Amino acid sequence: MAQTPASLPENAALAAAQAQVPATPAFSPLYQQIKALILQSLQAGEWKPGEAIPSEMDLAARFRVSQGTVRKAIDELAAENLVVRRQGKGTFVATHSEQHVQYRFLKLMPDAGDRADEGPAHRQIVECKRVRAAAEVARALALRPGDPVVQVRRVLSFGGVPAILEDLWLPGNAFKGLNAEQMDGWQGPTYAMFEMEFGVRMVRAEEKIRAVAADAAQSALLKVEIGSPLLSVERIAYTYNDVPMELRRGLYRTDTHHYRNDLS
Amino acid sequence: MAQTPASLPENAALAAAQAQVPATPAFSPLYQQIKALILQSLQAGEWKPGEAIPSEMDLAARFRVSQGTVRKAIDELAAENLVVRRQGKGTFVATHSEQHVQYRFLKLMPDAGDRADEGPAHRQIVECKRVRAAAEVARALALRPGDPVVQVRRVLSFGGVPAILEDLWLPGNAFKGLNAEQMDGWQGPTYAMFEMEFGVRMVRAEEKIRAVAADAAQSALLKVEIGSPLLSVERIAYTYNDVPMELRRGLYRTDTHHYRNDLS
DNA sequence: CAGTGGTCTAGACCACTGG
DNA sequence: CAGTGGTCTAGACCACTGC
Repeated sequence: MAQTPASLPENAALAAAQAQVPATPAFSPLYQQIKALILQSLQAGEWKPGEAIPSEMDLAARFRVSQGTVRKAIDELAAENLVVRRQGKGTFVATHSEQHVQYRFLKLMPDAGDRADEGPAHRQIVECKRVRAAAEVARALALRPGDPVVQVRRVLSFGGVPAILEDLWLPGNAFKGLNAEQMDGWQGPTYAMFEMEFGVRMVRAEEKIRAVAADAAQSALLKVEIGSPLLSVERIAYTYNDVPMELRRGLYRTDTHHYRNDLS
Repeated sequence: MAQTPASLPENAALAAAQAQVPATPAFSPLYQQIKALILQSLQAGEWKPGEAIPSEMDLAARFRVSQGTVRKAIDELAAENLVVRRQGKGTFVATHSEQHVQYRFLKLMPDAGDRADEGPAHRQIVECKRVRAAAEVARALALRPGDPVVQVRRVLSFGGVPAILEDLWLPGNAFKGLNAEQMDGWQGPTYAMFEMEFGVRMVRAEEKIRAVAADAAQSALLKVEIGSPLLSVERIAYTYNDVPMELRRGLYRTDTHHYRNDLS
């Protein structure tokens, strides 16, 4: 078949995409452009988390490309955990609600056994209030200092033993109406609640980890001695398009658990 | 073209591969079988780290499959960082020696700036001795207790400040002749030295991270006060085929550095 | 059974590298 | 310029799911 497909006149969507890069040709493969278009639909909420996206054939027809090209685009989205493929059923928008990928971002594991063994974490909300962003919080969330922010402090326990103390900061505009009951009452991952209640889907995060000594307030909440070593985990979580939507500072007890990481 | 390619009689290599799965058909795609064959050649050292492997066309001819099938096999190997593709040049066996992926497994970053800024780490070997594997070490390295093991203790410093104290345990059989001068004198990553001197290539690792308090010996070597919180990083590194080849226990100072992790 | 994703092929052309 | 990996297509068939 003939090539230079990006300039096929009958492909309106791609012609538009090409038009945006006039100076340097900035060669972008067709499948990358298709991927970007699908991504836009995901961001726009055209298909909700858990729902099926159109079949490869449908998308191929919509974008006037071959199934293989759509396939490669979806392959990359699947590799980034934005969609999930299920043979015989379809391709689905990824969600934090599914049982088998729940708590994907929580790397704290019990020293013995699996996390499934110790049952669900018990959550205790210490406080949940609306504040104005301090300089540091504003920087992390790409806000202006003083912008409204929701701050949550909570303690997570496994088998009755407190293991995690964490503070969350969320952009006030995106999380209007978030309250303690909501944080507390929800069954399952907090990020699943964010999807359902606020339409905010976390797709990626960066963590900075340090060892610190527990201060008075922290030791009381985690029931350890003052000065005990704790794992400090600072996380910035992002939605689509690398937009930061959460700053989280966690303190992990690592006497019975550890932070697990796979390198490759 | 006709399908059921795994049973094409003219494909000797694949026929052999199929023969190994008699009971359950255990359907395995052609490209997976090709991938396994290429992996075998990598393990066998048919191509050394840094060298080019045969072109996609050559491999397609060798295995009697289409280029696309070889391509998909190599795609997966590249995704696992076992090979590196370079357009216009070829596909190369991955190595820890290249500048831009050096220290891929070291996640400790300076709080400000890039790791490139602070220059190369200074290594000081505290000791390097041959010992018999304790129970715990034997378990991690899949050896029998009492088997010969090389134990190394060293301190890594950045800008003159000690930042990492680590103990390494290596299987004695694979690392015959390893000595302090070798550990100390080598320029660049230790894993690059393992490749060059012992033909051992680390492809994957698991880390368990905890916060601990420095004891007397540790505080002296890292020049911190006794009881200071330190990051404990226990790593098991694997070669091809998930064979463990190194146990490493690191203690990281995290007052000027942090352990960085990307979640997705 | 139809519909979905998954595999495989054959062939064409593009982008990049080096001699 | 030839050789490499990278993209794209069209079409066939396979494996899996659910009606």
